[in-house]
Amino acid sequence: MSDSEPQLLHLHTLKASCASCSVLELCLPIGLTGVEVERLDTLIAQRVKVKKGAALYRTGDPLRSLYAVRLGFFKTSVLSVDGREQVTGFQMQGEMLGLDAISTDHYACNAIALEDSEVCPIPFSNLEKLARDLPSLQHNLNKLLSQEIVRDHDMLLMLGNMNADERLAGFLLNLSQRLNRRGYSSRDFVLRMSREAIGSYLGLRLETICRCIAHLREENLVDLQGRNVKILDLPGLRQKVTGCHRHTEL
Amino acid sequence: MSDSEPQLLHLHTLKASCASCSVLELCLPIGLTGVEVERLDTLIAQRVKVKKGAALYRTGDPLRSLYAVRLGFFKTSVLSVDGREQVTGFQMQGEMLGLDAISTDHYACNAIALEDSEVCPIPFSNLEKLARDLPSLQHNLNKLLSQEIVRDHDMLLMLGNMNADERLAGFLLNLSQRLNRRGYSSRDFVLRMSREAIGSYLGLRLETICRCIAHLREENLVDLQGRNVKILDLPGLRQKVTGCHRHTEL
DNA sequence: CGTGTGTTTGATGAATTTCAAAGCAGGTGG
DNA sequence: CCACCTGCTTTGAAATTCATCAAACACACG
Repeated sequence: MSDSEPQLLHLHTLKASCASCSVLELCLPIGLTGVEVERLDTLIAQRVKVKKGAALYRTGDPLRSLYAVRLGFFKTSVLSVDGREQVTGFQMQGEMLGLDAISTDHYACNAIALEDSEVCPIPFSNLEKLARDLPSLQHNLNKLLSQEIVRDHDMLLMLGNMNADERLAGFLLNLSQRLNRRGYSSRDFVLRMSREAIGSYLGLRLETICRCIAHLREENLVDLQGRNVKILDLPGLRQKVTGCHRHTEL
Repeated sequence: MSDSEPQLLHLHTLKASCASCSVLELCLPIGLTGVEVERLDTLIAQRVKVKKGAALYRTGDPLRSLYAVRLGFFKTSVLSVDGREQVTGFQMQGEMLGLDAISTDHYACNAIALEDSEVCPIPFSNLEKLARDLPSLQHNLNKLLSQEIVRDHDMLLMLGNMNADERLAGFLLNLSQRLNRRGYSSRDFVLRMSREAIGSYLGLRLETICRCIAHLREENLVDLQGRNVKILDLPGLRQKVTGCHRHTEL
């Protein structure tokens, strides 16, 4: 609760050094001492670049770090034994990768960069050690994990109950909202993923995605040329997804 | 690492007092002192009965406790704003409920007892406090949360990539394996949920579930009468679900 | 022994996949 | 600078899967 001057300075320095990192955002609301902030700082000092198309990690790799996306865009996917791919998420600036690895100490999915990207590795054992001394950090890690569960349940609702048009509308709204939260336009943005990746994420074929895009275009809800998205009618788009759950992540 | 006699005794007493609680199982592998075990004991001393059809908690209720299922069977579900229901999971003896509430301090789903059941409430704030002093407890809580994420990703693969027959086969195998792990027969068990609940879980209609059951019956893979299941050909059933992911939870 | 809830099966129709072919864009090398 | 190539996208037509509607059935419970 006590927010002395020097501490705030530290926090801002820190924020500048790793803008929009999830971990940081989660730590900001709580009172940390200068020393604590410095310890946290050592955790996330590094940067790693990942080229477009390259894997940050693959299923089965041993867990070393969680990753906060600093720049760029990732997709995560699981593979079935017979080769079918399910995209489980897209991660943008300020979002976290690797949480599913904690369960077995091995990553349970593939994380692929969709464009040239940059991440902050957060060595997990250090994070756990630090979290022992910083209860608020631990609490926020718990929250982060729990949020991921809620997000996944929303996706289950999507795949289990919504038709193709509703899924695509929900997907676009979700992207729009997340971009907005990070200071980007919520009405005008670029898709970083292929139709096929969107389809896999939404449990549909790429051709179906194309057709649904055509529908949204015909209804003048979005202007979608290639990967450039302009949302023309946000309320109209929302209305297409009444099916979508608590206003949490949509 | 040091497992002195008295400590083991404590652990066994504890285990008897709350057989098959997830939390406990997660704590067993690690070295706890007698005092620590006692503190843990105070957390999970209570029992709460939940009648068939009753809600353990509902979406929006403030998070007080996580719950370990001691006896019985639950389903969790989320509701879309326009009333569509998605079952997000079935929880049996020894499994945990409420993890999704950590993210907002409010439960994000409804937990309904499918038969007369009994749970151990684990007051969350106490758990977090205790976890500060017991790093291994904290680690295991992290793992528990991460496991749930992995499970959800497997479900996404199911809903996104598998046809109706494969989904049902996967569902039965999953139940079979979880029952087996808890000492019950993996070949002969009773479904605690309706066809409709199975359908909602698998993203299908109840009629489709009925038809898929008929298919499995025709192929002599299972003998399924009403809610009584006898698995006749486990390898054959497995083969139906090649699509299913890492052998983790299936 | 009726009543209600849950299950099964059939017939029909709608939504999505599959297969196929053409169009478009960006990048490379002649 | 243009031609070509490759990968991604779009659109059409046919096939398939699943949902919907409807009716009969089974079972448990009061």
